[in-house]
Amino acid sequence: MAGKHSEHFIESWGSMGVLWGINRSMARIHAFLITSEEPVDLDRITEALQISRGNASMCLKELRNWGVLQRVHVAGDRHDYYVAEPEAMKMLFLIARERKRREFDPALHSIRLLLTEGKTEKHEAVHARLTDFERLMTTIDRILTKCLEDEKMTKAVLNLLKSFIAR
Amino acid sequence: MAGKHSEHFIESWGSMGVLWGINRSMARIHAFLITSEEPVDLDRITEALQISRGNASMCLKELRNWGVLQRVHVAGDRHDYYVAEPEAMKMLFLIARERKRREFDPALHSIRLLLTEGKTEKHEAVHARLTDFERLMTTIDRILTKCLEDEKMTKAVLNLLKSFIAR
DNA sequence: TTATACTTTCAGTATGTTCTGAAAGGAGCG
DNA sequence: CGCTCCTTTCAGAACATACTGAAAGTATAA
Repeated sequence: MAGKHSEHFIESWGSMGVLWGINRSMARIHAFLITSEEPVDLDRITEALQISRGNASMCLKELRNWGVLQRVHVAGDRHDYYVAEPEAMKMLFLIARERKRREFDPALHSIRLLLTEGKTEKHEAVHARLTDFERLMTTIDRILTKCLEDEKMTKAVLNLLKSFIAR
Repeated sequence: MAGKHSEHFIESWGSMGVLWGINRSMARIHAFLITSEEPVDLDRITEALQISRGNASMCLKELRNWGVLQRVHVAGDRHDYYVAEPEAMKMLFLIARERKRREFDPALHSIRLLLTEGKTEKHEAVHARLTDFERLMTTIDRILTKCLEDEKMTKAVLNLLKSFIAR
């Protein structure tokens, strides 16, 4: 079993996962891997977190989809092993990019769809408002796309903003 | 009933709401108000969206908590009326600030808690990783806090980033 | 090819969230 | 004060999501 204080982190990180749009088990597994010194396998995860093997399997798959952990193979060993992305910067970069993909992009798409399809039905003021909204979201989209182009660019942007807020 | 194409927007905005951590009805009400020319009352919302009065009431309360809509009083009329924040910039600013409060801040808090309480239990490499993570999140927190200080600052940052990505 | 070891899928169950509509609460009018 | 109108609260129902553990699938070793 993980140390007592890691346990607290795992549980609270787990509770927070639902705020971030992932389920509790996924977040707990993620926290467990963040606080593990070495790669862990499925058995270890089910033992430590007291969840079923099926649940662990589905969650690991989804976390890999998010890109925040990797599967590692050990020669001569049939178990799959998992490690969390070790670099803090890389991890947040991956999370940010995935969240943009899942949350921001669909919202922008929806606005655009409305503006191209439904334009004849709208009161002028409403149409203007949606147009403003679309323009602003397009600007933000371009900024985010550039910022999240790669990790190097993300670092550059953080440095720029650090300088900016220090003045 | 809202126009056919507004209906589509309302429904798809509603579906997306769950990606953003709000429930479908809240998102549908929000979309309905965004696409309404004038303030609407509870009856109008329940009619247009075919939801119960209780549901509408709870959702409106929560949307006001988010700050994306206001209650308006009309003299001589007992109904409460609701309007969405009309300015696109203001709306996104309010959403961003609230999401930071609900999602980012608790995550940072949890990391800090772990680092102050549990430090004796950790393998050095894990401790270093969590420290890096905390530092990076603190940097981002400072940037976000400044960026979201007020709408004027948010605009300034967007302009800065626009210039930055154009080069 | 078969057996074994490991992971993934699946159907059913458990849990959590959302919604309903009746009841309660609050405010204004007469 | 009582009535009416409007909103909010509440307990229960409906719905959606998460999880279980057996079954199925996959890969490796013999």
